[in-house]
Amino acid sequence: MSKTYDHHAIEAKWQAYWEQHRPFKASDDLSRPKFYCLDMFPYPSGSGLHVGHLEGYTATDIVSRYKRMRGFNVLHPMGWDAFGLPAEQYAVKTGIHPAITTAQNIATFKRQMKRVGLSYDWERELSTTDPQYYRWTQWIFLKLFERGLAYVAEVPVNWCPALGTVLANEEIVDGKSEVGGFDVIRKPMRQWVLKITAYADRLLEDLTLVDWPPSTLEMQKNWIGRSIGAEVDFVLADQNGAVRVFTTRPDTLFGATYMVLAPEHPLVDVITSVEQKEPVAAYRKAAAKKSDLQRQELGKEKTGVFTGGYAINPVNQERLPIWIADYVLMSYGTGAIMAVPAHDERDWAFAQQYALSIREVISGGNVQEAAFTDTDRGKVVNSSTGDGTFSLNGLTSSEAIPKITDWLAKQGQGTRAVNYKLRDWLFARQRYWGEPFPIVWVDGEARPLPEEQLPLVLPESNNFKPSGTGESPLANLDQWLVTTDPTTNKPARRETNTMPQWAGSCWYYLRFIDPKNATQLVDPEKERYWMPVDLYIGGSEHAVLHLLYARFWHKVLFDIGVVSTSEPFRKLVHQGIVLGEDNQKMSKSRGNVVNPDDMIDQFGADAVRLYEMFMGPLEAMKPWSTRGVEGVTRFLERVWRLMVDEQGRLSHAVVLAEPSLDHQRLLHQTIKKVTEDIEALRFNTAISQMMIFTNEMTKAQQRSRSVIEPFVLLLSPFAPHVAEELWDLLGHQPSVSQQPWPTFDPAMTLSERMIIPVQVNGRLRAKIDVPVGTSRDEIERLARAEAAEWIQGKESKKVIYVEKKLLNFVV
RNA sequence: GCGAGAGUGGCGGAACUGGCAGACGCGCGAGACUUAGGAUCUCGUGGGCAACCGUGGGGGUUCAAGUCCCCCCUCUCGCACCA
Repeated sequence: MSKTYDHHAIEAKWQAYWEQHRPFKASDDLSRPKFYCLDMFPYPSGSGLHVGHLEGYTATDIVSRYKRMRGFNVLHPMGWDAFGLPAEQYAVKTGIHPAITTAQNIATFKRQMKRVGLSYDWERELSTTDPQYYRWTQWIFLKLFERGLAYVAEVPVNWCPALGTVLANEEIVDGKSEVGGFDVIRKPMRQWVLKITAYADRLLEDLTLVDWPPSTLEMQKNWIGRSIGAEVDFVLADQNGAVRVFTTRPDTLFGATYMVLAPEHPLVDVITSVEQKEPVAAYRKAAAKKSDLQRQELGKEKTGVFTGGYAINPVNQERLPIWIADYVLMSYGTGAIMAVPAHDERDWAFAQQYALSIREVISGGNVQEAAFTDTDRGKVVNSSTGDGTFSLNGLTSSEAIPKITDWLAKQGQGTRAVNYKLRDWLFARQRYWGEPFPIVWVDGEARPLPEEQLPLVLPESNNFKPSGTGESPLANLDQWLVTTDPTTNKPARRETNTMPQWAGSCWYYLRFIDPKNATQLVDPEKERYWMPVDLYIGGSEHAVLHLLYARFWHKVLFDIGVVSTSEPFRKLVHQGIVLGEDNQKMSKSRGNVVNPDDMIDQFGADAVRLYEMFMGPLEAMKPWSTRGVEGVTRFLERVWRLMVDEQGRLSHAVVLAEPSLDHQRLLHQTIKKVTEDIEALRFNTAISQMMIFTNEMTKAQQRSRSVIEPFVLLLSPFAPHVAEELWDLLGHQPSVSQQPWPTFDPAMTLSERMIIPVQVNGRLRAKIDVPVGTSRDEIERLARAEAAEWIQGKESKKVIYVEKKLLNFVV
């Protein structure tokens, strides 16, 4: 392919210029309007930047460059989420220290980002592995600990033998580890846990404050999973004690015919009768062996065993048999349910399986054939106490729920209750490559290190294998491990777990604001100025993990006065996945991976940037097309030839003369379209408008500077290198990125003629071309003549004229 | 099963509150300039010979529906015994 411009030379030239002159530095002049434009910082993997990364990064880069030209003080930073499993697993395999591979990978990522011309303020670069950074990660942990939001508990954890670590619920996909896809088993362990459940309500309610994609809001809501109902106590029939259940349907209490405990429920030992001891023990053993995945695979088929015990229904004193079954989960609610087979599908299936009775208490269905769960229709029946003093009969479900809840409370047998699916966040990993906890153990008690001793630096080691006892490799480092408690001087042992990868990414956006502050996490004045993040772009794979954890930490920091906003990210957008040329997900095994370096070598960074944005809507999943990159390359070459002759000099077609009215209009329309489209992140249509402009101007013999020059400014956020070069060739001082953004005159975007489509009965029959001021009557007269063929001889019922849009004869 | 989003030419995709469906790009076709072109420029390009038909399918509202309403189908993502 012949080159009209040498992208290698031009891109290198302007990248060197930016490096030297730093036009993208965010200013600490806090009087100017600000714009904080953030990318999800990457994990610097060994495979380098991906074209999918580049899509999001190019989008934020265009917005950042545009906002700077609009006079905003823009914060557009980049950093590295560099702790994590892959680097450590690689170290276990090769013996190369994760710090070394991480540094190499960061260098590769940074080189690639600079090659793309991304306008980051590199003076604010940070890495989560830097002790000066994780010092503050540890500091936040101490704050969580002080407030009782970080605690140690013996909890059933997700243990992944292959990775040698525990994992958070959020890190498990279909019963396998998200990293590597290994089996995960349940196992009780003493672990650090963060009390994210204390913030469940606020995490849910504050979702109304942010401008996020509906799917992400929905996923967070579902993950938090709030449901409102009641807790009810069922007294044991033949011994002391009670079974407490959680239900969202207290209105169906009279329909309970049996009860179910989770196999792990502590009460099972108490209530199981002598005859049932054996089958119950066998069932519990089998249930314990099943992984979560197996439990899911077994799906709808219900199994369970009768315990031999009974409890009393508080509303009618009936004896209800108590079963155990693994469809009841110890981890939700109270681990026990009242079963109402008539109005719950699971209970109905179980009752069928074991021939338990089914009693209708909401009319409207046929409960012998299927559970009737439609609460909106139907009335409560068969629901009054034996003495007739209390009845729900005739009410709707929504009326019955508060009434029975109040009644139970008065009897001392129940209360209104709220339950969440959200569990506390399992925060420890048995790994080397993570932030050490600022905690020492003295006589079995966890004691925090004083703040002044932070950071607690990760000790050097060349043994990255887990200790084998379930402890992290840090447990092998005696010199580091054995210490004294700085407050009591007693002998102490350091906490050997490290924090999960999410820790560092929970608050990095705050450190970009004040990355070198040695005494504070962030200067409060700067924080008030820059926060919240105005635009945050990254993959949807973080819809619950990172984005929920970060919101949690942010709210804690808000409560202790470190930040001034209750939510960190005002507007969030997910870039879509970029598929391979074959419409399949890119993967090494399919051999359809597109390497950004190759593309830039061949077509240049500007063409790659432009293509990434031209592919389609930012959020959509779409396939790569190298032909498409060629297409935008042709566009850039046309733009170049608009202004530059074959000797590489400013073309004679570029003149000082006044532009034609048509050219002025085209320019103003283009400014309007490009401006509005960038604001709405519709980059694909902005580019298509610039193509229209270029196609038109190519036809012209004379191209006025007053039209060409603003166009170069419009192009500059998208294709910054070519734009700098053209701006220079036009005789201006660099950098084009520091020029004011062109403005448009709305009057100039309107044409002087209009084309009015003429319809007869809604079908297009003709078009008339008239001056803008033409009256309705005149248009109708002309239209009648044009469409005569279709209306003559017919009775005209109505004529509809839409101002400047359309004329329709109804005949 | 539940929830969210989507379905438009050969392909990627345009179409603001209902108002010319298919902008722009790819691909394809024709022509021009050329020793030549897989470079560049110009023109054409939803289907059908036509009347007409066309935005996943079927109904409806309307002068007018890709856009609004009802029913159904397909795809993508998420959740999945959550009481």
